[in-house]
Amino acid sequence: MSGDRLDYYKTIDPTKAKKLQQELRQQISLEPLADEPQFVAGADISFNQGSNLMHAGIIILGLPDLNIVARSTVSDKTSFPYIPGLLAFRELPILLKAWDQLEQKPDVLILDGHGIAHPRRMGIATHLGIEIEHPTIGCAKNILTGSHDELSSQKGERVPLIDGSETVGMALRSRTNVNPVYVSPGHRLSSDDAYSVVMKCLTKYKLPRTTRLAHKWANKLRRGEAEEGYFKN
DNA sequence: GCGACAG
DNA sequence: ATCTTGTCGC
Repeated sequence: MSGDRLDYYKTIDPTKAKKLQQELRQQISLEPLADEPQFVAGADISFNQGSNLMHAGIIILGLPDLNIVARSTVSDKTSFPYIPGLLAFRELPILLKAWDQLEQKPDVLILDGHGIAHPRRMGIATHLGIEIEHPTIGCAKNILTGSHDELSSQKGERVPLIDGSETVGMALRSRTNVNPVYVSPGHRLSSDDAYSVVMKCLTKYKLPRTTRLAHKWANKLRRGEAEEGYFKN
């Protein structure tokens, strides 16, 4: 990612942002994964309310053991406000910094937010996937757009998330008797790939281990309990 | 016009 | 997203 590209994100406004989403959506690929993923990563952001100082964490885990392989943490200011549908413009710059810092890239990256389950099919997972040209998955705790039928309460159950006439993802019961998470392909993988990869990252909690660990380190950084940088295990 | 609305 | 203690239920 060039510095010019990052500068562009810092000067863009909501109107231009939506136009860019309409342009970039032409590049979305939902082709199935070619190989079985060996390394999965999770990314998350943490910040204090009212502050524009963001803290990002990306954690790479090995499959199928989910052991920690590496970690990247970065703190930086954001210049874009939180606007539903335009989350990527607020968090992409810092996530790109954290991504570039990784010495080895994972096969798939899971984001806290949506993939194509977005009004213009350009959620943060899809947008980031296109920027880094890597497979990504959106795993959100709440719906942005679309609806779905009732879902069985057992872990592993799923129902399509429908927006208009399109299936944009799924509601997934990631843990028995707990509200579902919303999974959608971001880029360079299919909806079934997204399901299988997220399932592999589930342990005893609602959120995948990737997201949980990324959240943990982003928070440690925010509280000054962790150092910024790249760490290999 | 009204309500909904990832993090 | 973040601020926070106890408490109900599988």
